[in-house]
Amino acid sequence: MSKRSLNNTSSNTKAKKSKYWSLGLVDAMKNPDSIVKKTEHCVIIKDKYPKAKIHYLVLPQDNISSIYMLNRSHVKLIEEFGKLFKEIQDEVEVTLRAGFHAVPSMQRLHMHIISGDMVSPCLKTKVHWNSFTTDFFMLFEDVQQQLKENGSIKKISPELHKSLLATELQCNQCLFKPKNMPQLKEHLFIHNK
DNA sequence: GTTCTAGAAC
DNA sequence: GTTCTAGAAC
Repeated sequence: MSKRSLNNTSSNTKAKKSKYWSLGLVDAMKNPDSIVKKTEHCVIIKDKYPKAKIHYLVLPQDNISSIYMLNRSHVKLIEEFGKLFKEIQDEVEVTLRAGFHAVPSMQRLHMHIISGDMVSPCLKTKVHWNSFTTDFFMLFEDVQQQLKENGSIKKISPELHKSLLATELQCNQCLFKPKNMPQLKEHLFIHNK
């Protein structure tokens, strides 16, 4: 092997390693410690960095990268997502929400199931907050309806993506508008005690 | 997705 | 001087 190809191999390996984070969910799906429930077509895992007291992910066993790969053949799969959401909801006292990020960071389709408290040490940034409290969080019911009616999920524009994540901070339980994240987190903590 | 950290904001 | 945010990561 030439010196050049050796160098290429080395840099490719580094590049792969540094970009493999986006496939982290595929590993988590195989990890018994993170698995909550498993069915023929789906797996439910605990989110590794939960943004609320309850935060799970529902994923398909099949290699589907995102909601934008869904078509009419996946209506049954999404119905199972809804069924699993109901099952999790019935196991807890608080109201949960289920939905998808409009622009997901991680490959492999995943539906968030999350409680409304938003109390968690892993909730740190404005992007974290806005990705669960603005329209960036596409509710399961709306995604399911869109898939049934249109046979696909429409992507949001880069402009809308940017503006949703830049939305000014606003409590999800009252009208309070915190100045920064530490203030929001303290406020959420008080809501919960 | 997170981590790290420069420099903005206070 | 300290807190906080936002962008790079080869």
